[in-house]
Amino acid sequence: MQQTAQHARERVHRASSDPTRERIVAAAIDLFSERSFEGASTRELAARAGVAQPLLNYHFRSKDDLWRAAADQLFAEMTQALDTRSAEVIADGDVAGAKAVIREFICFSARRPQLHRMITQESKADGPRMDYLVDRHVRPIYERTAQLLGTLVKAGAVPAIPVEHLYYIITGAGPTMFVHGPECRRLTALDPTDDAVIQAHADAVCLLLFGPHSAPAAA
Amino acid sequence: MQQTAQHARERVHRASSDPTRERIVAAAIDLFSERSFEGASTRELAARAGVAQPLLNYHFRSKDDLWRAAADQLFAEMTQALDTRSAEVIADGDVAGAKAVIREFICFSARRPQLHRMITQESKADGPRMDYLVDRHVRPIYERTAQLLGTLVKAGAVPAIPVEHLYYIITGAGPTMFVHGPECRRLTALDPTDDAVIQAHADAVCLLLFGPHSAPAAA
DNA sequence: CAAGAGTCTGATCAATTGATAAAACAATCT
DNA sequence: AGATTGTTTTATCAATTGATCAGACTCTTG
Repeated sequence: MQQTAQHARERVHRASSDPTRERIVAAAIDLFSERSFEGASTRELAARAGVAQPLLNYHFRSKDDLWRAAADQLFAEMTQALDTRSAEVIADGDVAGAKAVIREFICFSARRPQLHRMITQESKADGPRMDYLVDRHVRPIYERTAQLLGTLVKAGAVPAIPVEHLYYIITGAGPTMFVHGPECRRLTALDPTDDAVIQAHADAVCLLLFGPHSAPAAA
Repeated sequence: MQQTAQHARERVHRASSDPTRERIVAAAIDLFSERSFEGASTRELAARAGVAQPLLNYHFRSKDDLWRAAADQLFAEMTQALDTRSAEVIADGDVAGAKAVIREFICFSARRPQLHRMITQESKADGPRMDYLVDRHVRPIYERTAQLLGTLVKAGAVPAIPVEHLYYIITGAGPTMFVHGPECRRLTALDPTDDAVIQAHADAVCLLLFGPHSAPAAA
């Protein structure tokens, strides 16, 4: 069982850099988020990564396994972008810090709309992939976010809205423009990858949430 | 060319009620919005409609054609739900009326999350189906919505945010909870199909947009 | 009843899908 | 150089895909 041993390897030292494997995951992130799981064929995946199709099954047990690796990678990136800050913010109820976290969330969604694209694709109906997303990634994020939003409401920093609604308002209002990037480009004169547009969107969401109190661009 | 003649028929008298055809379109709306275009096989489509698979190609030229019929149906429903009101509201700058239109938009998104699910699926990357959606349905809606939002900003009814951003904030904040219905059910204790929850969400979005001015539940 | 148009199904098509097997290639160690 | 281990490719598999065709069924009309 040579294959099995290699798949074991794949799971053992994740940290070790494997450029080919990383190129495949990068291609998977793009294609899965654009075309959905079923819409992305392993052949096109491989072509975009510049490798032969069976190589996917060498580095990953199955197409599902590759999808999970792509999801893991995206959530790891978001965690890295938000975690250090948000953890301490929740602890001491720092409103300005919380605002910065929300801004960073919006900016991340603009930089990596693939994350929300993949979430959206699987959150519409129950299924094994939604199980994986919710149990492994989304629920912990939701719980901490709800806690953060609760402190903001209690502090009067944002209007008195139940945290469940606030959560879906923010995760909807923030990323949608960037998730629908190609559509936005056709409908409007704005370029959703332009940093000025991204900042303007973060300003807009924060203005609605926090009111016209502090400076639009927080550190 | 018997088939051709029948497909012509299909395009001629749309208004005429064809129960079988309608059942197929209804199944297509559900399955396409849940599983995406590629993820919905014609066999499962037919099974959900309770017919044999080749019947789809009898009533519709192709799978693409069926998809377009499903999209048309969804947009027709939304147009019917919003049009009468929104047209006159834009005309005379009726702020309370505009608020009611936005509330109705949110309620419609809760009743028929399939519409936004289909839009989201195709708006992530350019393609023939996005062409159809944008050119035929989304652009006209966007233009009128942008106009409506412009009057609201000018009247000072909502914060001074560029209409492009307002558009994506509203179309994100409003429907996302319902588009992600199954996920929401798992993350929270709320049932996104419960009318009280829907109204609470509309209240929340309107509170953020219009402030705590008028009564939460407008007519 | 017979004829015929319209509706629907079973059988089947070529093409594509994810996955596997076997072999070629590459790199390291002796 | 020869052997071994790890990586990648070519060839191929069974299964599923969307679509087509010929025939069966249903209904109205003559």
